[in-house]
Amino acid sequence: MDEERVIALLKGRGLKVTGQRLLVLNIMAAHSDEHLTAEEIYDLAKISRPEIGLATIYRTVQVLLELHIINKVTFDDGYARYELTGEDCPSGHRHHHAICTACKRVYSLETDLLDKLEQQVFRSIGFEVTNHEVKLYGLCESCRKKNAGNE
Amino acid sequence: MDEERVIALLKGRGLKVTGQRLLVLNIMAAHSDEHLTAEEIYDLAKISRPEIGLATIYRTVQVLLELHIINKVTFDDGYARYELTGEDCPSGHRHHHAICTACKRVYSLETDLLDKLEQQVFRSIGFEVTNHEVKLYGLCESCRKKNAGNE
DNA sequence: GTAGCTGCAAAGTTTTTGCAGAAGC
DNA sequence: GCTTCTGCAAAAACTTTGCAGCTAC
Repeated sequence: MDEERVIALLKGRGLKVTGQRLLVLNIMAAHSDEHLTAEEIYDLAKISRPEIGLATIYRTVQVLLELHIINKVTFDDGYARYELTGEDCPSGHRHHHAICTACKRVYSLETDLLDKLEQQVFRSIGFEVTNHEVKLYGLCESCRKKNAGNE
Repeated sequence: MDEERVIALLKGRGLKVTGQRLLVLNIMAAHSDEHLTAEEIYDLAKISRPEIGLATIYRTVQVLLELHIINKVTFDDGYARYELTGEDCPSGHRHHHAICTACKRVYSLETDLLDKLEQQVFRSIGFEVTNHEVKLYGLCESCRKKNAGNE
């Protein structure tokens, strides 16, 4: 994982490289397929550093957000969630999620088919898109199969 | 506005048609171009019914959500927002928002260019999309013009 | 050594819940 | 008349802030 880049970003802003910040970063890298809440990061952090405080998680997440190392997403369940910004898109572009309405699992998608939509939006209302987030709600494969059997 | 349909939906579920519920509904219809928070609905409701409580707004919104009359959206600013489900799309399909990162205004979009994306998602991971929400972040026309002048 | 960071606890926000009285059907 | 709803206040849930001590540089 790209720890060097993060260290450089922190130092470049006069911020300090602390064990807590690297820990949060490593936790997020180790769970890059999930979308962790602050509480979940906290629980994972406590495993290797039991004295850590939840406030530190919130403050660390704030810093990482400002450095555009992570992104904030919400799935309307009352929790703010965080995920690493994709390596190959420095601007943080390209965020797609498929949310199963049955099992609540979240799948991350990589495709980027929104260029057309963005062009059309620019032409129609003069809005210049710099980033986007797409949430698809529906049924994942396993829930669909389960449903087919039951009802 | 389609008050009849809502009354029918309420009665069909054994729920009561109260002045407060109709008031919230009418407020949302009168502000269908905005994305009101519970607090904003509350303030508008107090104009015609000063004794109303904020808890009633939250409970009413919950009911309207369950009846799929309104939708919940979040723009990651700590507030849950609500909007009427489009008349012409009973499933609540088609939710696009363009959020200006400068002035924080939210523009609603009507286009639906996600069919291709949805088909691809189904083919690749077997996820069947029933609804979607798109957030485009960027600069709206007026902020873009302001920026061009300043910096 | 100085600035910035951390942990704890306390406070702030948004949303939910409990309960007695009121209203719908 | 019975059930559901409302308003108020208290509580819960998530996040932020204040402060004294600690750590990075």
